[in-house]
Amino acid sequence: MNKDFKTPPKSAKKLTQPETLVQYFSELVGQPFILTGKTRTDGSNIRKLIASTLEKHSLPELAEQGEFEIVPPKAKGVPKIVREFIDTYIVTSGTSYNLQVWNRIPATETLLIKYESGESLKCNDVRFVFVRIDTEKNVVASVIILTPEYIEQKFGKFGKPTIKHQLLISGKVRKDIYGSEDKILSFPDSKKLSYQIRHDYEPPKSGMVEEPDIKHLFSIGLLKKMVAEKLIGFKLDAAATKNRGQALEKKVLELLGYEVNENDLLYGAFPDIRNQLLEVKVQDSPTVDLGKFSPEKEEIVIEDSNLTTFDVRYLIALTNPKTEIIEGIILSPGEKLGELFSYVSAESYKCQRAIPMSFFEKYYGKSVFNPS
DNA sequence: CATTATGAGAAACTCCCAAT
DNA sequence: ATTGGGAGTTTCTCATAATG
Repeated sequence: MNKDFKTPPKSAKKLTQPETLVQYFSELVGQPFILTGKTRTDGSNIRKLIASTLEKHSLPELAEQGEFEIVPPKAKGVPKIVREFIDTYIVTSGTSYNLQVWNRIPATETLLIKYESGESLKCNDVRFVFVRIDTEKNVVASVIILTPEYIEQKFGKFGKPTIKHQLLISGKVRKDIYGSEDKILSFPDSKKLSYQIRHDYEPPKSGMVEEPDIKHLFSIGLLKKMVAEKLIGFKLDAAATKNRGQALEKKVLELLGYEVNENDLLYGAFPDIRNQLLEVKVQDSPTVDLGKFSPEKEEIVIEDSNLTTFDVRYLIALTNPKTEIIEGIILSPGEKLGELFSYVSAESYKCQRAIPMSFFEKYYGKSVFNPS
């Protein structure tokens, strides 16, 4: 694909009118298109097809370097064909098409491109180009251009984004921890917890997956002594459990005196060790995968006692990827994670919306824009 | 049924180094 | 200084399974 497609137009007003795009794309209808069956390849081929069609006509004037700014980090969520603010999608078989939009909430005013002039391009401005393929005849059945508002108004709102959170721990922080005396970086428990929890050890009264009782939670200080200090230098045997996260979880449970039950381990609860409001993570690259819950936003984790992601204690084991030996540990309540460590961000997510296949069937052999 | 989550696996990107 | 190859890593794209 031409490199110029990656640069935005000089102004939002210069974008080609959808009615004109419809004309451009009408020549594609009926043209052969052979599916490879490799999702990523097919998607890319569709994009190339649309891009080359656009290239046959005059494109919006290019914006100059420095005239604009791409708002999201790493241009996440910006449509693939920025020049025309188009994203392409391939529609094949099935009774319903699952539209999946990555890294932006489609029908919102969220900024994607900000111009010096004050103008901007927003999520709302993206044009969705659906190329329907007739899988029997291997030809383009139709090209349908839709706007996000149209999609929501016609088919309903997009589902709520399924967000995967990540936490970045910079090399510097890691080095600092390795360099420190006990190789443990810890912060005190959240206020809510601090008054009520235990600072001396007693054997656990309930199983690991039971709801925690604040009075029986061990303080971070205690966890540090009982678990973190013992873990330094420990080798995570990945082979045993096939999963280092679980290997660590098991070890932590043993250190705390819980009875380890294989089934409970596999049960992917949040936090991992619910009874201790403790989430255990292994980290060997700069990114820690936090999964669905993230302390970026305060969210209730345990209804009854009003405990939130801010109260959850995170134990992050920094391992040497070569040896699988734990060389450092971070022990912190959720509330401090985002604030003191680099940043909680760099998330990838998608929004989904099912569109019945009958909608595409209706426009077989046509190229249309927001049909009524 | 509708909605949300997981999975496969190749494209796209990044980084390093050598050749022009 | 710029280009290009290669290796390695990350991101994407679509399908489909799981869940409510």
